[in-house]
Order: sequence, then structure tokens, then C-alpha cells
Amino acid sequence: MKRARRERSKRCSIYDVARHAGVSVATVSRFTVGFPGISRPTRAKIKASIEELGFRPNPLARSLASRYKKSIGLIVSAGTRAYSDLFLAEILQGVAAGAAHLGWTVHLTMLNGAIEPRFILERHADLVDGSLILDVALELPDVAALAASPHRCVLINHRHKSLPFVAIDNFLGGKIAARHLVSLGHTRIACIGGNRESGSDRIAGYKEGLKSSGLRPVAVLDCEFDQKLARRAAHKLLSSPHPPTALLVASDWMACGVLAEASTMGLEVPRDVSVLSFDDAIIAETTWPPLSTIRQPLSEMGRIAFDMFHESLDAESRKRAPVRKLLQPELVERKTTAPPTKDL
Amino acid sequence: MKRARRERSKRCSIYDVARHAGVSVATVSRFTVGFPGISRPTRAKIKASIEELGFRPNPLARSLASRYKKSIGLIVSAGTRAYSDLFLAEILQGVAAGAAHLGWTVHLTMLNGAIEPRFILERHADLVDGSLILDVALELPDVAALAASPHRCVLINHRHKSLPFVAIDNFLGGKIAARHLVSLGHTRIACIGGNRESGSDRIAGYKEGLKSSGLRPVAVLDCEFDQKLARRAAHKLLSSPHPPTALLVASDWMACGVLAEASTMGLEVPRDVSVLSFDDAIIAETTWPPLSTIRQPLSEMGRIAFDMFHESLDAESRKRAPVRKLLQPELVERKTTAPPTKDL
DNA sequence: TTAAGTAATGTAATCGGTTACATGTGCCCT
DNA sequence: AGGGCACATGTAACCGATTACATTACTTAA
Repeated sequence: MKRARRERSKRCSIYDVARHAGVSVATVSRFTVGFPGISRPTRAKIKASIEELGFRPNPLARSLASRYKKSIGLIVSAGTRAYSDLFLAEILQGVAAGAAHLGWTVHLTMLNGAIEPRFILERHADLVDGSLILDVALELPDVAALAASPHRCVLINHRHKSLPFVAIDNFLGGKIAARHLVSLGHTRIACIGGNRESGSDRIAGYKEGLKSSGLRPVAVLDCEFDQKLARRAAHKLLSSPHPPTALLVASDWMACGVLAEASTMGLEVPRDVSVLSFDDAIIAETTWPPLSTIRQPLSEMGRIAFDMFHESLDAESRKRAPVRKLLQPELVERKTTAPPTKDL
Repeated sequence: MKRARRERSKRCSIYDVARHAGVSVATVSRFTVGFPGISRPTRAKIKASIEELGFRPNPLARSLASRYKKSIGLIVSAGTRAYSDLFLAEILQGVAAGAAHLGWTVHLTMLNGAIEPRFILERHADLVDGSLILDVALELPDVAALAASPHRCVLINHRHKSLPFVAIDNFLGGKIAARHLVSLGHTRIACIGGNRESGSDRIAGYKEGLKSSGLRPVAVLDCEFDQKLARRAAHKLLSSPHPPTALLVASDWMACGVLAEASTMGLEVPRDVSVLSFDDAIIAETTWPPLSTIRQPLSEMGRIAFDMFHESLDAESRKRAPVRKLLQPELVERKTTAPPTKDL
């Protein structure tokens, strides 16, 4: 039987530390928040006591007193499986990395329509210092209302006139894609587009990229972001008398439909037709052949969103205009693009 | 100029409500927590005041006083892109739905190894009433330590001898898969396995399913959960003199490799070989042909994990043995399985 | 008639910190 | 010697709720 060991099971408070170190609670508190004016010996005593007692400041009490929660909210609308499965995890990872790096915590709120969003969001807002809002979520009226309130927000992947945001430069991505196809020697290029902001930006970029090479798209078909529609569009395009040699598609997800259609029509990709899409979602690696695509830097986007949020916190930055950042996408060349076969 | 409107911008506390309603704070508090013994008239006054003032109890103060945070943690290890992208979003959705339904809040912690997990987890643990731990995360020593502590946990997709968990019945899934192939008329069936618990359970189920039909696998190749290894295994199997007519693969991800290999070998699926895999991740819909697969009910798993956690909260349930639940997977028949071609 | 019990409400301690303000000490300068 | 000041630390109010215990006013039973 050694001497009784210090009991660590009961939570220990700042008062315990103060008593143990022979100082006041204020001094301990100052120590924990990193206040500079503490003498060496006092500092040492407190440090020793904290370690000996295994003290950890209670974050709730701390937030209550300081009105600073060190916690960020992430608002997502559960939406469709295709969307969230493809992008959410990666964005999340970026946000989480940014948060963890600064000792912040992340609060996830997924809106799926089942529960009154207002109630959820009110609670959400009370628990965090501000929120990151994923593009599709902003379409919900309650989220839009929250974003318009004094609650600090940064939008992810959604451009907005009066709120700070970080998004992908889809227009640039479109240009990069078009140029790649042109540089491979394609001249008969068609676009299969998505609607919404991102889709039309991509298409506009495609067009611009072609135009700067003196080309113009053979056809531009809008298919929202729907795989089946994209497939039908591909069918129409590829069964025309003088079909395009390359297809620019607005998303990997749609491109999967295009690939499937090509396959059923007995066409081989990229020999008979090149396909270049957008996103570099995980599915781009698993199709056959694997998709050449324009990569969206999603995890960076999450990371940057967090950092932007964090920077927007200090008083002076509140007066400046909202920050907006556009990230550059990047070509990932896999196996669906190749020079056109001479078929004259 | 109408009369001055009540100012709602400053946060209003329970004291304001008490004063406005002409009662004590205790009574207001009782009202908000749903205490039964409040007279009709008092109740009405309080309700009116709360509405008029737009009062919302401060969750932080509430948690501090009640030691009940109404918040659950979800611990995930960022891990590989393939894993998290494929499963995370769906599980998350289930958890979030369960939480939102009961007015709980979810705190997400992603461990990516960059930061000392211990620090993150300590803060995490202080902010929640307990945690859900995703399978792969438990492999981290710090998470394991947390799970072993008094912190209440439920494991997701990981069987454990002393902790409550919810997981998929992979063995059953394997059996279902095997039976499906058998019922299609296949007799020469090979397995491409994954290691870890889930992989070997699936394979064991496959074997058992075959055995109960008087068959045994032509071959069983372990490839961890690696796509390239799976592809190589498929090559080996399919190029043998008397190849199997069907392949049971331990995951969709690996199956993509198998499909790719079949395609390069000039084999058509399912005419030349059937492929049946496991997960029904989103990629299963986008391969060509789309994968027949055994679906894991991931979002249900998340939902159930939350519910289990919530039920485990009351004092009496703490004495019982930890709950463990196995969810039944389900066959999703797409286009990679068909009766074998008669090739005698 | 009165003791005891019950229902509704109030008082004040408490949760575990932060921080404005007060205090005490030592040093420099006039 | 004494005023002024900076520095280190202590005291106590406060953040916004919950809740044990006290109080009051009615019932009801003996």
C-alpha cells in the first residue's frame, strides 16, 4: 500500500488549482489564457499544480464568461446523395483541419427538412462564434435568414454579393478544360452543361476557351446536373451524322452517364470520343476508363473557408468589405482524353 | 414614428423574462425545462413574456448548470479519401437526423494525425455528453483510450467486446451474396477478399453461403481493401485455364478494379463473368455496367447509433450489458450479375 | 380546531470560469 | 522623504442558467 494517490476522478476546477498553488483564481485564470504579466515563480507554481492535478479548464464555463466559444458551425443541407457523398467529406476535412490547427471545434448541422430548420438553426447559432455555409444549404430560406443576421458567416462554393465566400473559379476551369482538348487537336467539341451558377460558369469558360482558339462548340446541351439527362444528351450528340470528337461535361457525375452511353453505343473512349469533365470526385477514379477531369480543390476550400472566417473575427476586419476568394482548379489527366482519331 | 419597439438585439436572459412576467427566475427556468407543477395562469404569463421578448435559453449556461450538454460527438479519422468519401456522408446524415430529431447537436472531430489527438480529444470530450466513434478512428490509441474512459461511447461499424456498438452483419451479407450467385446458376465462384474484421466476415459469409449449397469457392484471394491488388487478383483468376464464372468481391471499391481488369482483358461483364460486391457506395451506381452489390444501410446505422447512445444515457441502462446491434444488409441487383453462359 | 400534508412559488447557492477594479510592493525621481 | 508609477496579484461581480431548500397558502384528516 503506497500512500494514497491523488484522486483525479472528480473534475478539478480553477479553485482547486489556486488553492494547491497558493495563489488566487484570477492568477490561475490569467495563466491559462496566456496573460503576460505573471512572475516567473508564480508561473512555475501554477504550471506544476495544473500538471499535478490534471486540470483542464471547462470550455463551457469559459465560453459563458468570455462570450467566445472557439467553435465554428458548418451548415449543410443533406440534399441528394450524389452531392453530399461526393463533396462533403473532402470539404469537411479541410474545415476540420483548419479548426483543429487553431484549437477550434466544429459543430455540424445537417438540414434535411424533417425538422423545423429555424429551431435547429437558433440552437446552432447560440453554440458557435459563426458558421460556414455550404452552397446548397444557402438555398433554404432559414439559412439565408441566418446568413443575413449578425451571425458571422463564410459561404463555401457559392458567390454572394454581400457575404464573404470562397469558391472555385469555374470559369477558369472551363477554359483550362477547353484548352486541353484543343491542344490535343480536337476541333469538333460539344458541351453537356449543368445549370446553376457553377454549371453555367463552367460552360461559359468552356466557350471562352474554345473561342480564344478560334473555335466554337458544336453544341451546348443543358442537363442540369442530372446523370440520366446527360446520358440522353450524349446519345443525341454521338448519334448525329457528324458527331463531335470530344465532349466537355459539367461534372464527373454526369460524365458517368456519358461514359455509360458511349459504351452501350459501342463507342470506345477515348478512341472514338474524348470525355473531359469537372470535379475530380472520387468516382472519377473508378470509372472505366478513369475520367480526365478538372479538379476542384475541395479540402483547400474548406481549409481556406475556416481561415477566412477566423481572420474575419477581429474588430477591424469587420469594417472592411467581405473577402471573396476564387480557387484555381487544375487539370487531372486520366484516360478519357486523347487526340482525335483521324476519320476524314 | 410609432412607439419605440422592444429592443431585441441585446440578448435577453431569464431574469428579463422573470421581471417581465412578474415571477421569479426559478419559475421561468422550471417552465423552460418542462417542469410540471406550474399553475395555468403563471404558465400563460411566462409563455407570453418569452414570446414577447424573444427569449431563448443560453445553451452554454444551461449546460454549465445542469452538466447535461445535449450534444454528441462524432469521432472520425480522416483516413483515406476512398473510405471517408464513400461512407462518411451517409453515416453522418443518419447521426445528424437522429440528433436533430431529439434537439441534440453534433460535434464533429476529424483526426488526421497532424495535431496531437490527445489535446483535441480532451477538448472534444469536455464539450459533449458522449461520442460515436467510427470504426477506423478506434484504431488510434488516443481514441481507444477515450473509449476506455468513463466517457460514454457507441461504436459504429466496429464490433467490440465491452463497448456498445452497431455494425453491419457482414457475415450475413456474404451469405446473401453467395446465395444470389448460386441461385443464378453459378458453380465456379471465386472470392476477392478484404482483410480486417469486415472483410473477413464477408468472406466467411460467402464461404458459408456456398457451403450450404454444396459448393466451395474456387479460390479466395486476400487483397486487403486495395483496388490495385484486387485488380491483380482478378487478372490472375480470370486468366487461369478454367476461370470462375463469378467473382465475389469484398467492396465496391475493389470491384471497380476488377471491372477495369475485365474490361482490359476483353471480357464482358456479366456475360463472361459476374461480379458481385459489397457496400452499395455511390460508386456502385457509376461504374459500367453498374454494380450489383450488397447494400450496407449506413444512414440507418448512424441513426441507430445515435438512438442507442441516447438510450444508454439513463441511469438504469448503465448497469446492463452494453447493447450491440447487427444490421442486415440487402442485395441490390444491378447489371454485373447474370446467369453464367453455358460454355461446356 | 389544529396538525400535517401538498401544491406553487421564491431565495440563494452553484456550475467554473473571466475580468474590472482594488490593493500592495518596490523603484525611480525630485 | 514622499509622490508617482508600473507590476504582480487579490477580491468580487458577472456570464445565464439550474436546483436544493425555504416559504406560503390551501386542503384534508383526526
